[in-house]
Amino acid sequence: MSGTRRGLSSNDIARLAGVSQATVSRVLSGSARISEATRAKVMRVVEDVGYTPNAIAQAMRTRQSRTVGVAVSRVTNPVVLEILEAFGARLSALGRRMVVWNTDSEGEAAVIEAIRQGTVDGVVFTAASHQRTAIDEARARRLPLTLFNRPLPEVDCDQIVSDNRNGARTLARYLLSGGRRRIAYLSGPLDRTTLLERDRGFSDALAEAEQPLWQHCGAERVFDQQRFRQLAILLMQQAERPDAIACGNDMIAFAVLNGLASLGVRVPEDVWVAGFDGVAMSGWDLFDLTTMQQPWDAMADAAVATLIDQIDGNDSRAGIAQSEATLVVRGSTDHWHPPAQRHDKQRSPNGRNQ
Amino acid sequence: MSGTRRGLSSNDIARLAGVSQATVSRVLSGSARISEATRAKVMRVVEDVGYTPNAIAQAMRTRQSRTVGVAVSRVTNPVVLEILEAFGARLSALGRRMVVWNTDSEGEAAVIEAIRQGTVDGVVFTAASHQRTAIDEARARRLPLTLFNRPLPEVDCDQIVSDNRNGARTLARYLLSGGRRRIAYLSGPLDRTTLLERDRGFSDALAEAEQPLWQHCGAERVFDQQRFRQLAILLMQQAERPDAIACGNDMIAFAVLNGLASLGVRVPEDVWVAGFDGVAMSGWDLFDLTTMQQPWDAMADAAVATLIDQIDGNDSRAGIAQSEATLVVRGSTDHWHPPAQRHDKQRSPNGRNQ
DNA sequence: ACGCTGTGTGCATACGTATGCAAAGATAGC
DNA sequence: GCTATCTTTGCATACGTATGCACACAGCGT
Repeated sequence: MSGTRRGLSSNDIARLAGVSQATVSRVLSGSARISEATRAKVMRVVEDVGYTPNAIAQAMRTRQSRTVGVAVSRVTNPVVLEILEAFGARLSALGRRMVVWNTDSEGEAAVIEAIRQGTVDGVVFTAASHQRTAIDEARARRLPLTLFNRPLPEVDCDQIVSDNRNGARTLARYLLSGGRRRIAYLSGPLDRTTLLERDRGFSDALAEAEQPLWQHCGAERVFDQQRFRQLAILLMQQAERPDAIACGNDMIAFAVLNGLASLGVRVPEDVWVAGFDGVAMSGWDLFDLTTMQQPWDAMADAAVATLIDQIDGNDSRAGIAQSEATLVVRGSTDHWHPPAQRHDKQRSPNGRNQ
Repeated sequence: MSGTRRGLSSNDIARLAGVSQATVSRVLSGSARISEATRAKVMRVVEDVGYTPNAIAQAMRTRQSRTVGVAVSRVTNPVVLEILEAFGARLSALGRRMVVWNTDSEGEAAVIEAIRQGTVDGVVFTAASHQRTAIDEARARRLPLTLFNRPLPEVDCDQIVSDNRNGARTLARYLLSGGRRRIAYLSGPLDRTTLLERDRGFSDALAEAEQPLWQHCGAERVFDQQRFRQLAILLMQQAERPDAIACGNDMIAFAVLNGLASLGVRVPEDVWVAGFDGVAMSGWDLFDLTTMQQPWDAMADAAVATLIDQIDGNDSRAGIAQSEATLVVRGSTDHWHPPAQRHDKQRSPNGRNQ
């Protein structure tokens, strides 16, 4: 019923233009020495019939799929959005396709399968839990590989990350300078190197100020919005409440803000809240979240550049490229203290919660 | 430097197992009649060397890429997340790959190119603006095609949509029954059939109640968060304020809530707010948004089923399948009125804003 | 006229798989 | 024991493209 869905091939074009298939191929790749006359003749036919080379056959012949895979964890984490949007735009501009693996729902199997099937020329692993078998598979096949926002020092490959430890140090110092003394730190499972580094940096700064961490809790199991919301509620129901809650990332901070809202706890009057990542939503009035802003665009640029370089065989390894996150102070913390750093893209005239 | 990244082929397996390449292929496809002895012999070698068939070559031979494309608009719209997550999981379970096109940043070109290049077996177009040339291209190539959440009656293809007109009618009746009389309706560009239908349904219900629409405004250009936030602020700065703001979708409603928060306007005491779509975030305490919940999972099931049927040549066309959205009442409207429908998955003990 | 260089084109092949067809072996019917 | 049927396997080929190699031909110097 569906008719023969067969497209035209370069052979058809060759016949129509009265040249050989090889000539058609050369005209379209634009590389070889072709006379202007035949080039025009071929292009004319190509335009007329609307021919486009079959990408599958090209991939077969060149052994390059012109596709890169990006493995992400929970797609519902807005930081993943920032990453995907940045990568998609850049790869598309370079004429590459992008496939996305949701390692949260599909596991590593899909990634490993794709690597072995040869459907991707390279892979990017973004913030996620271990995934070591998939990484090892890529290494074993010598497949270009970049870690993004997720250092793994023991793996020898390009890593585009931010200095999470130092960033967390900056954040902790800011909270201390704002007079916070009962600081709770809320984070996720520490098999995520990103969160682990942030924990360390945070502890560094507190130790350096000879200030104990008031409370440290984390959801050991999964990255679970409801769980963090509940933890925030428990924190505030104690006899002695914290005066600041620092979070391992913005998503956790959102959950905390939700929990506080359900209790009627005011931010920042009753407690300060701070996140880490700088996702777009953190600037919304309802969150107005102080956070460590990562330079997503610059990081994506670097990651795509180094990955494509590897794919194309230019041996310009990036190694471990560390960028710095910058503190963005918003209404979820009392922002009078460091006057130079006030950042209000969306001006909110009467501050938070009026 | 990078060594020869050549994997093993079915020829290698055949040689190692002492059979022909054809036999290896038949064993792995599992279909043909192969004796148990040779099957075991081949599988043994396959396991030992860790062989996986080259998907590119398979695609070349079978003329099936086992990949479907999904065109989405702004990736930052959370509804897109719901859709991508639902599609990804289902396609992965069926052993299909998924590529995502962000038509907002890449335009239609990438979609058309992929269709012509033969890298996808079928396409799904989700909520977005027109994209007619891409749709026409797919039709011309007889490529399986499904419209998702986005009716286009003049196009003859499967369409999985919800009854937006009726849903909006339900929402309007609810607001009226709650005593709202000065209702503003805030929507986006009406070249999106989804929003157009919702506008119509909303008008239907008001006309039927002989109640005029207080105010109707929309951003004509783009889908712009900042713009809707500003519109909400302007609405509330008028001499006579609306007592309810209904929004064309949840994303607009979030922008409105942000604008109201920046003014210190209370919800629902000063004004009710309602959305449409039922994205996961609408249940967060800070939004607590009354909305029309679309049955995303069921819709994704239907879309994937009909698309795969088309790809596999089973002529079970779904036609235009319309599902119903259900009203979910939350704290952004005064929820005492329709007692049966209170929906509180996340119990918020003291209600909104304490 | 001959050789030589350079330019433009065609011929042939390989990439890795799936599959139609034929053939070899096994089993059964007479 | 001979033919007929069934099962299992191999041979050969095609999918659409890119590219090494050879070849034709023009231009030019001798």
